[in-house]
Amino acid sequence: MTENTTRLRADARRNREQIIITAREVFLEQGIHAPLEEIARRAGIGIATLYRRFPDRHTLVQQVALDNLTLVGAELDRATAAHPDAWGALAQLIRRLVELRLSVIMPVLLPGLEQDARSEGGTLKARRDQLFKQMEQLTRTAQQDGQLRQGINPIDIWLGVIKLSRPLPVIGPELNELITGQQLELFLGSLHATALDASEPLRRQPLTLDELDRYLKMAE
Amino acid sequence: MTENTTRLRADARRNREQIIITAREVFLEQGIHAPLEEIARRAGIGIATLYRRFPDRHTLVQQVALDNLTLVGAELDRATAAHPDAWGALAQLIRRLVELRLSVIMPVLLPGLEQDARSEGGTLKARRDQLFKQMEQLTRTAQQDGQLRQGINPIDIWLGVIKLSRPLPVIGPELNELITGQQLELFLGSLHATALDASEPLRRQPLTLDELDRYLKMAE
DNA sequence: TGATAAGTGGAGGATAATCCTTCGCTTGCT
DNA sequence: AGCAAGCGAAGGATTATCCTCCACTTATCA
Repeated sequence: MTENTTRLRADARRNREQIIITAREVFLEQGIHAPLEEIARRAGIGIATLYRRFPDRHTLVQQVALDNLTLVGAELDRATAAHPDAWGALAQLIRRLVELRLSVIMPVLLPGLEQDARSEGGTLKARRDQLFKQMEQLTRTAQQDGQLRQGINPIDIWLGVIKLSRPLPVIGPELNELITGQQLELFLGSLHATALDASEPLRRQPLTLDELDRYLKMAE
Repeated sequence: MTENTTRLRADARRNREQIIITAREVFLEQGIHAPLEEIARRAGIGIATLYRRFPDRHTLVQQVALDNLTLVGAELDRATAAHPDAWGALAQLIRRLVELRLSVIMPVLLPGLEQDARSEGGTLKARRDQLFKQMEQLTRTAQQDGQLRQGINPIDIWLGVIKLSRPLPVIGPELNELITGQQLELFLGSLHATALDASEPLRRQPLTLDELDRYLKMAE
């Protein structure tokens, strides 16, 4: 697949990229059975192009998963490079994963993960497990430093990130953005062992009912 | 509607109840556009019965919302009765809401809330607002007691509970149960102002990758 | 710049999901 | 026991989704 990919014409490669990005979003919102036509529409390309690039749903799902693994790996490297302390790295990683909507759900939770879906980096499962090991290292260190709460492991973090990232239906993107930010901070606080700043208020002004209703109205 | 309801034959009333309970679950999982036939099937009744009781989707959604408001209100009363301290009451309430999957999403986030959907307790919106006031009282007191973190209000809690309760697709009920319990504890910890127990480990044994995969296999 | 192969999008038939009604049978209620 | 109320399954109508075909467009490279 890879050698094919590099041989793609420039516009085709752009389209392929856009499909994967959009598919990630849509899969996060609706699950992996979301209509492919919606993905095509939201990606701004024709349905035929999607089918040409990804002959069936399973292929698309797998490619999105591979893409996710790559991106998560890159973010992990970035975070560790930027922060000498494990907790700092972990916190940055979590923030980024939520921010980028890198729904880890695909690679982590994909049924039939054992099936061959290989690219440069090996099978899906092998890469996932490797990523897990890296994160385990990170969490263990953060715990030894007394920064990360005991009893937390990468899976807890992944699943937490998924639930955080997953937008609620009906309420529209703005409100989702807003509450996700708040909940992200709460989540980080709950992971931290020594909850230093828990007694100080959160930065964001709490929503009032009227504001809530305004957002809901917007979303209709 | 109420007087009609009480006149229903006993089996019909049971069915109606069961439809609402099932609809709450399904709406929580899939959103309010979930197929009505699935609700009927999972409730163990015929599709015709559902349509007879609830002529269209909107009616069903509204009735579920009303039912939710009633139950949430009852849980709120129970929690305050059982706990003299506001934080204790709040914590019990949150636990119960998650446990019962009382997706507050319906009454809180329902678009078109202003439309008349009345029952004994008044319009949907009026009852929601009243519930909000009660919870606001509770949160304020808990904050004055130095127990609840500043900057949290009922909406934050409702939305947090919704995200907690909402099951992840694909992964099956057992795993969802498991991680929801863990995340609930984290959430409660993050709400607490003085994070007393944050340095002690969580009770549950963290998942390993192999266990995760076993659960995923089960769910397929 | 122009030839050409690669790529594109939309129309549309096939299939499947969902809606919602009709109707003959069943079951609580008195 | 009788009967009105309730029931569910079948199925026609409608809509959503899948997926292919083909006439048009565009990047690429000489």
